[in-house]
Amino acid sequence: MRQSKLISRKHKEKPAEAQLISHIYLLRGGYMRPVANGIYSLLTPAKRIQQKIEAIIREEMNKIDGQEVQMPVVLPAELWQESGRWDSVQSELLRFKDRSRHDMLLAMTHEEGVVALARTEVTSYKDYPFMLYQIQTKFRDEARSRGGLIRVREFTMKDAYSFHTSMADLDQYYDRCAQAYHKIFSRCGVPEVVSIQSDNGMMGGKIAHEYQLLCHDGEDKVVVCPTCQTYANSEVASCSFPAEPEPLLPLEKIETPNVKTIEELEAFTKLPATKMAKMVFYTTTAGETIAVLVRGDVEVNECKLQKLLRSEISFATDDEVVKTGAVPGFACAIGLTCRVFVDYSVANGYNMLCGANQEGWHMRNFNALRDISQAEVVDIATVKEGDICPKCGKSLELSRGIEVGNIFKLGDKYTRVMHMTYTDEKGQEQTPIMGCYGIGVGRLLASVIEARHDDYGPIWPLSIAPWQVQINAMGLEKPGIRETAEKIYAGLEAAGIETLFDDRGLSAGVQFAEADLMGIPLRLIVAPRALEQGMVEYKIRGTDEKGLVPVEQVQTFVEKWLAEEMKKYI
RNA sequence: CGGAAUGUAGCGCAGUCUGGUAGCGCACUUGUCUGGGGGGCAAGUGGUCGCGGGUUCAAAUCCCGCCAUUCCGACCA
Repeated sequence: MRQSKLISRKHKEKPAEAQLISHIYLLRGGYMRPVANGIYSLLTPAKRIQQKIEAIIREEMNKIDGQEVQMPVVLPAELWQESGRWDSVQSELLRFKDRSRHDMLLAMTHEEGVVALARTEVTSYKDYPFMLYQIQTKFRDEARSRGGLIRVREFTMKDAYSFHTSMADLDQYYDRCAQAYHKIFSRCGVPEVVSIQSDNGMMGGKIAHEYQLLCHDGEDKVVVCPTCQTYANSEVASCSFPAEPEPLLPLEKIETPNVKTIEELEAFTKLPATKMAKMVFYTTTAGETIAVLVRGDVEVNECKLQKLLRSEISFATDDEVVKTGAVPGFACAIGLTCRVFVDYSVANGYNMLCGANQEGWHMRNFNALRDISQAEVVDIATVKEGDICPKCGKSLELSRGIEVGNIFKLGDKYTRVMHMTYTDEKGQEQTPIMGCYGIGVGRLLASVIEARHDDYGPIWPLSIAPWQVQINAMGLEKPGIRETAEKIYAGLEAAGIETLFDDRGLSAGVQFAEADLMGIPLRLIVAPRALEQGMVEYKIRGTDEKGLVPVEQVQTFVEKWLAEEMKKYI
């Protein structure tokens, strides 16, 4: 492609609205243009990258027996009413009516769509297992899109759905898919993407993993164990709370005038927060007030708690707290009329300090399991930096990540309610179980920039670069320059090598700056000084590697270099 | 949905406090000199100042309402 014909305006200055590096370079490099909040048009360079990512995904999905299909973006409400998500998903689902006042939706995911398709196509156990996938536009009316392509409302997604006759078969396929995912990210030039244990949100099912690119500007919090190399989303991460055993001492009231918070208690009693039990009260959407007991230095993980209660929660008001029999500020779990959840951080502790349910008083030597009859011991702690890994006992670290893909074991959540069945060997009707597997294509594209860039622009891995080679000609009107550049360009194009030829005759500075924004791996520079010796200069983007190649050997050099470089991404 | 900020040419911004006929840099067009990291000179093009209403002889500027965008938070397969 000739750059003189490329519609892709470059900008010197950082656009005011962009903060993330990928967002900045995508706009500055003329990869995309904003159309509305969280909605973008992609220009040719980004579209080419996206197509390459899609091709890699397609290959790997096909290798694990995936069958590519295409379902509609617009679905009738009935399908989502069948699954129950028409009501359970809120404003994130964009709904509208067609001309005959029929309720419709823009699909944000396709469990319903694929079950509707598969249940009429597949009725015998002989067809199992199978996997259907598509690469297609999704729309999610996000409350807050941000970060360019990292979090958008309209985006391209690969979504895959597998169907099985047994859990064991799903387990096996799930692992196969996990392997394919690692291959995809590795081939796209981000092998460091890690698989982590995750929350399953509105998807249902039990087991779920996210594929996270760990990076400073990620929006998800990830708990990392550097020792045993395990990762978990902070929404579900656990840690252990070992404590030295102590003889259980009798409860003892102590006077603590006006001492309410953990900090005040630490100052007053000279005890560390790890020896205190903290009570927090929440109210569910059904109006039930519950008490939660965590160690003084631990924060309640509300995500875990909501999952446990199967309800959204909010902090209880003082009135609601009083109704349970507790005294705000001096609450004690003993003798409350509500459910009491005790986190392991407290359950594993000995002789802790807690409230006395009396204004101005606390109690020593509280032992949750001994002292509370209705205690429900659960894991509801938020992991923080330095907490203990439950697997290996070493310190955990906190990191940030971008979720570029995810996989779920859905079980029969959708197949059951949507009455998908097959006939087994014995002629019995059975309900299949499902797995689903997503990759955000645009988000992956942006994530590669987050992981592969320098101060001048993206450094595209050859496997997904918009073009493989860039030709820059210095002083186009100087003797031999245009002819040589044109000849090299024609040769590369004829060999099927994707080449971006800067034929605009601009100054070196402009050409190099814009070439850096395009991030093409191999750059050929045709310039007078080298050409006098019959040489063309080459430069590898993102490295210091450069050198001279005789003009007549350029074609061979490029072909060899590309073949060698491409080995990194197979 | 809460909190904050912003909206003036394709991009980045000044002008608003103190009302008086729209500015700068980049980009773009033409010419010319340059030619290895966003180059110089000269001449140009492009804006109903987010939208609507009000105050005033006069509004980008003051007042009211709306809309949009961004940031922080809530939320999020």
